[in-house]
Amino acid sequence: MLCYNITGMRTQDTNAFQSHDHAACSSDALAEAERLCTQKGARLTPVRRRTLEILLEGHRALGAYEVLERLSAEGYGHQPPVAYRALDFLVDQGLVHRIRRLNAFAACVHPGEAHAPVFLICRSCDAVAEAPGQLIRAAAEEAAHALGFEIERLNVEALGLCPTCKGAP
Amino acid sequence: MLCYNITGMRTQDTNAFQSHDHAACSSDALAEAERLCTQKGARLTPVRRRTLEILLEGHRALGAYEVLERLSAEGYGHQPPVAYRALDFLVDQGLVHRIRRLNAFAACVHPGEAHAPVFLICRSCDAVAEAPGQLIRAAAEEAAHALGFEIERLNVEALGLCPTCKGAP
DNA sequence: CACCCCGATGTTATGTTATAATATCACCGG
DNA sequence: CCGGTGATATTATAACATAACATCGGGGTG
Repeated sequence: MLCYNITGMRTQDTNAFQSHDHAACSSDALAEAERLCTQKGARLTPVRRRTLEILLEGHRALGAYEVLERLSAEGYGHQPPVAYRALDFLVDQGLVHRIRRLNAFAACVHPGEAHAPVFLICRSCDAVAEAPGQLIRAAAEEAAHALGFEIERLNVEALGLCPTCKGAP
Repeated sequence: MLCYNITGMRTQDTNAFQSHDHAACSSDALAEAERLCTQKGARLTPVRRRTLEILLEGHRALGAYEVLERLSAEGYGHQPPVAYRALDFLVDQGLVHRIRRLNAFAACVHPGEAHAPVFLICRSCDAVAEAPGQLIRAAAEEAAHALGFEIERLNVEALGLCPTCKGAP
């Protein structure tokens, strides 16, 4: 997939900290999610799809209970497992990332593409951007192998100030 | 500080995955912690010190409630804030790290030394080692600056198999 | 068609982690 | 001796997460 938004920027290069055509950004992600699920034989059911849409509304991480509130207001189940199951599914499919620092979940903006995401979390406005982390992944592999450790999953989260909030703190 | 254990290895090079003189390893860390607190005018009070000792007993991360259980059995307070306060203090002082993936805390083995720790968490035996992460830190800074993001705190956690468990899973 | 299987959804109940708010205590300087 | 300060303790509750079990519907098989 390679597409352009109104600024002429490639979608995969957009991020939470740049102004961008968000409607396109999120509908692209959704379409891509559908494609991936079909391809893998995974079922993007209504709750799951709606959960993804909710997360795609903004480049923010939402807690499971925030998601649940939204879902239950729209007629889905009212109990925590409803949200957790949908979120777990989406995380398994690589469509959503879990942000541990926030105990929260954020939609992946370009699922399917090989990426080792680094999460940049603004402590002021709570926006979450994904930066490319291939270099970091490589550096981590190297450090780990020096100790004989085999990395299976890597999680990198940075807390700080986004460009906007840096200007106006 | 530069010291040697029975294998002739420098303490700062030991890690959770190597057999080492653990008594020395932890008493060194404790002594260093004391030195750092004195230097900064921070008070390593009995609860705080005992909390650190408990975490230093093994290269494992303990949950706040595990720590609390130990503390309360030894006559300290019985309520969660007792453990959380001590742990928060130790984290602030850089004597303990928080392992978010495990919702747990692990003692820092070589506090004071400039280090950008990468945590290697064995999913089989729960041991937690710190690997040097300067390169990773640098790579992250670079990726972040490309988006105009200012990193204040960086957390890198890898889940996988330690050398021992890799051999015998 | 009847049946069963299975995956998805729903609910109840509870477990686990973390913090707000408040009170007390010990020490130190004035 | 008094008041301020930082540490500690307690109560209560918020916030996050999962176990266990019930139900429902679609798809294949006898």
